[in-house]
Amino acid sequence: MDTIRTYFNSFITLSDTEWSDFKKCLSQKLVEQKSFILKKGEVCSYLAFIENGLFRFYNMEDGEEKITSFFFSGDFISNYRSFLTGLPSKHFIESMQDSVIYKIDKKDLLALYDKHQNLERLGRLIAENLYLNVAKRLDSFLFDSPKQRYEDLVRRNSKLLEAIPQYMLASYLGIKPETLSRIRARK
Amino acid sequence: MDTIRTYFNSFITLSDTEWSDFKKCLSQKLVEQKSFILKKGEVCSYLAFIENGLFRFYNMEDGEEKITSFFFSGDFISNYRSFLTGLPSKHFIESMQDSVIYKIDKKDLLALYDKHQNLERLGRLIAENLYLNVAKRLDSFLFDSPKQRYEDLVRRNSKLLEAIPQYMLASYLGIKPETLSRIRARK
DNA sequence: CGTTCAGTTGACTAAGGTCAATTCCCGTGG
DNA sequence: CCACGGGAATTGACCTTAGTCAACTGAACG
Repeated sequence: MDTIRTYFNSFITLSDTEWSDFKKCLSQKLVEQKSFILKKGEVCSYLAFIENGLFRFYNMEDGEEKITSFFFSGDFISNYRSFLTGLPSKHFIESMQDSVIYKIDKKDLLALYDKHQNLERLGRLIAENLYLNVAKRLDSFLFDSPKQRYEDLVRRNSKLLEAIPQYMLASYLGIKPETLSRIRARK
Repeated sequence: MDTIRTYFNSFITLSDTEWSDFKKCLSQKLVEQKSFILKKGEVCSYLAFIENGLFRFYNMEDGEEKITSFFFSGDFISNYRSFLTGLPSKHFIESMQDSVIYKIDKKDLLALYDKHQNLERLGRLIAENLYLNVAKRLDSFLFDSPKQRYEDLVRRNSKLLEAIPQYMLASYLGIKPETLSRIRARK
């Protein structure tokens, strides 16, 4: 759980009371490999923090998986859109390894927001941070070719390269496995 | 200014004190057509609310404009990334018509966050909302072809079609003017 | 050993990009 | 009122790159 507090500290310092109130709302879940913590059609009523593990966030259309993102130890994971809007998820969240997460329920979180302004602020900072992440990824699609996106990945995020099979990486980059294979060949 | 309060009310109800404190920090600006309210390299130190007008948010590479988004009356406008991170903007924000905006400075906004939890919450809700917008646009690039993106635009956002010249729309859709022209022809 | 499935390779197709020529539209000045 | 100029939009010919489909390779595992 200390991982979470450390992570929070990168945004804002919580008092012991604030942290302990927060901690009370967390529940630990052990997640087996290849199990779903959210399925298409369900409403995502929680945020989760990954203590340990690896997840992928994808949707399924005509039998084809399209991966929107991966989540690692130390990340927040949720279908944030479904969480915020209350609409059913169009995506699946699936563990790729045995994992440990801490979940906090939306209604508990909202209550914490009411109770502590500092946690409200934390919520804002996290939302802002998520905004920055998506905006960055959008940019990579607006401005870069698949080739550039791959090279960028190689340059900065070797974590993905090691942990993720190539056909999933291709999906994440928005291309077909064959194309990624060719991109790798011609360099 | 009532437009702003109305907009805020769609998120949260502000008390008269909260609103009046907020209002004090707003400054009105008249913006002539084709002028910049933010240039590449500058740090965006404000949020602006468009009372009246039309803006485009784009960057310039090898003499080619790439438009990330348009902003209309009733929208918030800012380089939110630069605003949040304090890093220099890679984008320009340019008015496409004579416009009226209300600006609030970052330091004033942060002070308001400190003073009123309700405004802190408003900040969170707005950040969440911006997240939803970008996430949606990212999805359109992940899952749809340029053709589908255009048809989608036709279906739901006729505002853009009327107000924006086609070559800018093409840029917004991530394609060349010629391609958009052809997409329109073959239907 | 075979089975399985990720990854590669090859031949071909489809779709968007490039470049250049042409047409359309609209405002301005003679 | 018409002629002209200039930028937007269209069209055509050709290029580049990703997608498709199918065959093949190679490593993991029983």
